[in-house]
Amino acid sequence: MENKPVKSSSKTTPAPRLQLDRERWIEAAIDVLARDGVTGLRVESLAKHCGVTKGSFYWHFKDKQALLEALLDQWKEGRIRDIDKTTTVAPGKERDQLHYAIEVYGTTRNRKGMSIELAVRDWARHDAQAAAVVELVDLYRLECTRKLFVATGMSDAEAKSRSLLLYACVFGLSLMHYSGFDNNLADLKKRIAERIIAD
Amino acid sequence: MENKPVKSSSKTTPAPRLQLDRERWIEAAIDVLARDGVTGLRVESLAKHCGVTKGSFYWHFKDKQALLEALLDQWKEGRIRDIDKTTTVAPGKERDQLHYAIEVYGTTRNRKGMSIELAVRDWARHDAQAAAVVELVDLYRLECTRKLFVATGMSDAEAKSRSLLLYACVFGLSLMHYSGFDNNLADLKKRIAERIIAD
DNA sequence: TATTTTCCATACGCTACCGTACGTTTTTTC
DNA sequence: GAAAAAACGTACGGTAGCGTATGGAAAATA
Repeated sequence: MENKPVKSSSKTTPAPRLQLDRERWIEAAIDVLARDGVTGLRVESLAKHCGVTKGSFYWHFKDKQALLEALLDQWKEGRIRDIDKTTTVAPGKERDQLHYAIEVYGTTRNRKGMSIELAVRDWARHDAQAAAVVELVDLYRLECTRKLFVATGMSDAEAKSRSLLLYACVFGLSLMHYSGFDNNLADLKKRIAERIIAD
Repeated sequence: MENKPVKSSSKTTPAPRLQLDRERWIEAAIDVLARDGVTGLRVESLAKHCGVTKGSFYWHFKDKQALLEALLDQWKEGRIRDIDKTTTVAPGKERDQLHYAIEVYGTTRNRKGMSIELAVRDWARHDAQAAAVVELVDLYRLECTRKLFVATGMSDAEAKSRSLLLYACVFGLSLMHYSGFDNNLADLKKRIAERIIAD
């Protein structure tokens, strides 16, 4: 009831598609999560969004809570993978990678990812399970970035503070409405990134 | 039906207490907002929290939306006053005041204030009115802090970037779960503050 | 003290949402 | 191709929440 084989969507392959459908539910749920937050996640509206009814949902999931847990797990795994990918870098390129880590979150193409991030964090304010996952992801992120800072020749304490500052700034910016503060936001962001990374 | 005189809570003063009760509703609503967010704000549970029933609520407010608007307005006014108080400082003390601005948000005694802040910002992600208020408050904050940085002898562009970095960091930190990252968080925060403020 | 105004309680209709029971269809399996 | 399992649809009971209608208490006013 947990791990079943995945099949391609072809008509000839005979494998069961149970796992696949469960995945689709979770993907759709993440979409809603990004748009409306956890409180906006409703079983029936989600079903309509998938083109089916509740009957389907309650076959794949015990209840709403089960979906939420699957959601958290999916998010956690995705984040860990993404962090690994973002912080694994050839020696000497660490500083560039740190700049990339800042930029990649601010771009509009990652708007959905940031929406999910904020939704999960708001979720974590009222839910212990979500809080635990956020803490795990945060510590992993902080640790990976710390190593990058250390590789650029900083002390451990300084690297830790920079790592924390980096992510605090990234998430904080996504929380603020500052577009009217200056007409050269690019320069502003560039200065901020330099302040966080440079000696 | 909008502005009525306020009375003191004494029993001898004869003035009507209409305005006062509206205030109490809003105060109670802010409590709930801090704890459960906008989506957790329910008319009936709020009434129970006040020791009355819905009947009272719908006498003071047209509907739930009216309360929410009053809430936003109240928050906005309070923030503006607070920002003025925090950023008005004797010449020469600007740098100290900037340090204070960072610290004051991180302390546990201001946990409620930050909870409201985060709740309003999450609210702003789904509501245009809330977003407008957040933008107004953000720009006011950024501008006031910018002046402080300028007073410490920075260029305007640099002051702007520092101002933005400061608040992004403050809000970002409140969004993260980093208490397990280091066993000397005070030193970490001190380094971050220095990085934001010092030359 | 009688009357109006203010303020709150009670009762109701309505909708949205969750979860269950059960029937129906599709797909596997033998 | 018949039986079993998988996947979905439909219908229901139950709760929670919003807003309204209306009556009653409490206070102000006359």
